[in-house]
Parts: sequence; structure tokens; C-alpha cells
Amino acid sequence: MRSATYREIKADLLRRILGGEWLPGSLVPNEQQLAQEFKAARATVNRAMRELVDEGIIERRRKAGTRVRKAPVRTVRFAVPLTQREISERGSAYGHTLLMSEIVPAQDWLAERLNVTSGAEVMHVICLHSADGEPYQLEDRWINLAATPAAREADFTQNGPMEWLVQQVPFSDVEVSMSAALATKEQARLLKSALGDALFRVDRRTIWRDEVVAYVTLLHRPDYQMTGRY
Amino acid sequence: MRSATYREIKADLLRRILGGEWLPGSLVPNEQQLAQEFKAARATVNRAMRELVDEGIIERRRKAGTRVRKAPVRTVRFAVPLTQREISERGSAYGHTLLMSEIVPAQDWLAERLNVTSGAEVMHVICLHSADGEPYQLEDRWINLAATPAAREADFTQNGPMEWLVQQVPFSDVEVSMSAALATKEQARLLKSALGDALFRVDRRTIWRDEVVAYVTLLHRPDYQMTGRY
DNA sequence: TCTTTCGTTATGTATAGTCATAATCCAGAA
DNA sequence: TTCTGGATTATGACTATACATAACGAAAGA
Repeated sequence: MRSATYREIKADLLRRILGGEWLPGSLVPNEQQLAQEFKAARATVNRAMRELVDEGIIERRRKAGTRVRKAPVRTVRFAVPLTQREISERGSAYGHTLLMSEIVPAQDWLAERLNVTSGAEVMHVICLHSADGEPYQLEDRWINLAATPAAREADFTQNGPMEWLVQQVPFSDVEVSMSAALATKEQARLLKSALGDALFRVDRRTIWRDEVVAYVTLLHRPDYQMTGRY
Repeated sequence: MRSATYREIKADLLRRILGGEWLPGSLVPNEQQLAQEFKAARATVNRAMRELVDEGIIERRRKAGTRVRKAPVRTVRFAVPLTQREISERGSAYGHTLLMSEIVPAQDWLAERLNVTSGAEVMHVICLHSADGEPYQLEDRWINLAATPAAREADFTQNGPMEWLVQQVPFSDVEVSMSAALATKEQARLLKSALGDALFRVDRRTIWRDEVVAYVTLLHRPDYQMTGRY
């Protein structure tokens, strides 16, 4: 019998778990035994098992051994696309209109979100993204000028503020929160929907080197869905 | 100089990338060179780099070498909690009321979602979850009885249908989609909110062994937020 | 000039052996 | 009886080596 690859081992272990052969909570044979069974090196079995840990299928503790998780870690991964890419990958024509761009002192609520002193200069940009000419997303962004002074000279007519920011801070940490919100009159007008429609709202804080670079609210049309998979 | 661990190597590579020493798109030294630099084995460098690939920081291709990603993979991971756990971990008292439980033939729209023939028997369960006595989430679930016949005898008054299902199929594949919806009169009444409020809606299809086991719609109170992090 | 072939190269995977570390368990002391 | 300190054990990590594989690129052939 030929020795198995780590992928084959991983697939086989997964099969036994999903197939109910090894029940949740039960102890899995140790690396030595499995290595022998699959005629592979212990390191190979180890790699297969490590990936199963990453996927939340099993739990491992030194000396205690390896167990099938009782309640698998259930997380969904959502892709967070740039609006422009999201639209063009659907095959639609992307466009955006800069509705506002001004520099103002930060209000209290904003200063807290951006983690700056109240009254510090921030840039406020409102931008409407469209797909095939139809309104798609309303972007309301606040940029911390202390963290990214280059924003003063940025031209958001060519690239939207989102694309610009991603170029500035490609490896940022981001906090996201999603909720539902009722459309105000102004929002409804811009998104060509009705006053009081339920809009899907995404709030993001972009953090880079312990500074909040930007805070943005994205409002989507009522029919918008964000989908993901385990 | 002592040889570095894979964690140290990974941290150092990350530092150089985040610190701007290695710019997006640029070529990273190969494993040999890095192994020499860190006085470690190639396998150790390899492991560090593989984890950076997992995290979407770098891209690797045989022969072509390793590059810093230009547009890092941006995904958010959301924990998908069981409602009961979500509430009790907040320190609130959990409760639920079974509002309906009946077996009916599947309508066309549902048959499509459950991937069964139109008219097949499905179980329809509606359940209201509460935190500290206040309505928290309205669960409207359809269970494919062909896939989980045991649901006929299940008692959802002790454990909610969600907990029951997780026990039945602990390792399921799940499709999630989130959106905003307007509260109907009935929904508003149950959630003690107002008619026409914007509710945060989550739809989930639970798939196990290529069968759709259940389809559920979860409606949250207007102030509900789902948060995550990169 | 265009195409095919093949050598080179960087990553991908596997191996055996070693040492490190955390956790369990048990024996013996207080 | 309770506590403490090893002995044991399973995973975690690292090394050196080897071969596999994908892809680039240059040389050979049409």
C-alpha cells in the first residue's frame, strides 16, 4: 500500500467524522497510530490534523489527545469587496458621483469613532456608486486627516475614496458592523428608493497602526443581499 | 545568533510588509535566502510563509516566487452563534416560545430552496427567542423531513429548533445571506417594534451531504447589529 | 518568426529523527 | 487526606534531506 498524502489523510479523517464514524466529543487515534495506519510520517499526519484544527473540526491538546469538536466553530467568511470591483464582476458598468467633499471639525460622536480629539479636522466625503446607471450604494465617509494628510490633495473623481484609501493603507485592520436602517428622505432620493424603505447598512472603521484612518457608512438598496458561506 | 521559530519569522516578515519595507507587488526573498538569514531550516520558513498565504498577505507561485499581495484578500469572519448562547453570553436570561409547529406540503418557492419536489412534506416551525423577557429574534424555520425524519418526533419546547438541528447535523455546510427587511404587522407585534421598522434579516440554508436540511429566516429587532473583524 | 522542448528554479510535499512543552497520572511525603 | 513532584505521554516544533511539480525562459527546430 502506497503511503498517503496529507490531503488524502485529511480527507479520510474528515470522512470518518462527517460520516459519523467518529462522533463529536470522541477521542481520535493519536498521530503515531494514524501515521502507522496511513503508512505516512508523523509530520504528515500532523499537517492534516493541524488543518482540521484551523477549520474548527477537531480540538487538540498535548497529552490529552485529539477530539472531535462537539460544537464546531461556526464562522462565516464574507468577502468584503471594493464596490467598484463588486459591480464590475457582476458584469455591470460601474460609475460613481462625488456628491460632497469638505473639511470640517469633528463632532463629538465622530471624534469618538475616529479616536481623535473633538474638533480635529476631518474630511467628509459623500459618494454615490452606481451599477449600469442605477444607484447602487451610498458611501458616507469620514477621513482622519491627522492619520492620512494626503487625503487633502486626493482626487476622488477618478477613483472613489474607497479605492484611494486601499491604495494608501493596503494592510489595514477593519471593524465591520452590519445592520438595517430606514431610509431618510434624502437617502431615498439618492438611491431612487422610497422614504421609509429598509436599507442594508454596513459601518466600517479602518485601523492602521493603532490609528483610526477612516469611518464609513455604506447604505445599500432595499433589495441588496450580502451572502457568505461557512 | 539563535535560530528563529516559525512564529518569529512570520512576525518579522509581517513587520516588513506592514512597515512598508516590502511594498505590495514586490518580490520577497526565496525560502533558501530567508532560511539562511534567520538561520532556520527551509521547512520552518515555509511554514511561516504558508500561514501568511492563508491570511491573504502574500501570494506564492512555484518558480515565480513569493510576492506581497497588491490587494490583500479582504474577508470578515463573523461568528454565527446559536441564539441561545449569544444571549446567555451577554449575561441575559434566555427564553423561547414555540409559536407554531406544523407539517405541510412545500410550496414552489420553498421546494426550490430546500431542493425537494414541490408538495413534499416539510415541517414549519416559528419560534420567538427572548432576552431578559424582551423579544430578541423571530425564527421562521422550514425543515426538510425527507432529510431529517427525526424532526417529526422532536420536542422544540425544551430546546429550540436551532439547538436541536445542530445536534442532529453538527457538521453541516451553511449558506448565509443577510439583508434588511420591513417589519410586517405580525412581525412587528411579535418583536414589539413598530410596523414598517427596518429589521435585520438573516437567511440560512443548512446543507448536509448534498441535501438541504433546513431553511431558516431570522428577524432581529431594529437596533440589532452584527459585528465582525478582519 | 513562431513553436516546441527541455533545463532550471522556487515552491510543495514527504521523511526520519530529535528535542520541547503541556497535561495527566501516580506515588510518596506532609 | 491532601498536596507535591516526578514519570509518562501526546502534541508542537525544528532540522536536514529528498523528490515532486509548476512555471519561467532559453535554446533548438520548423
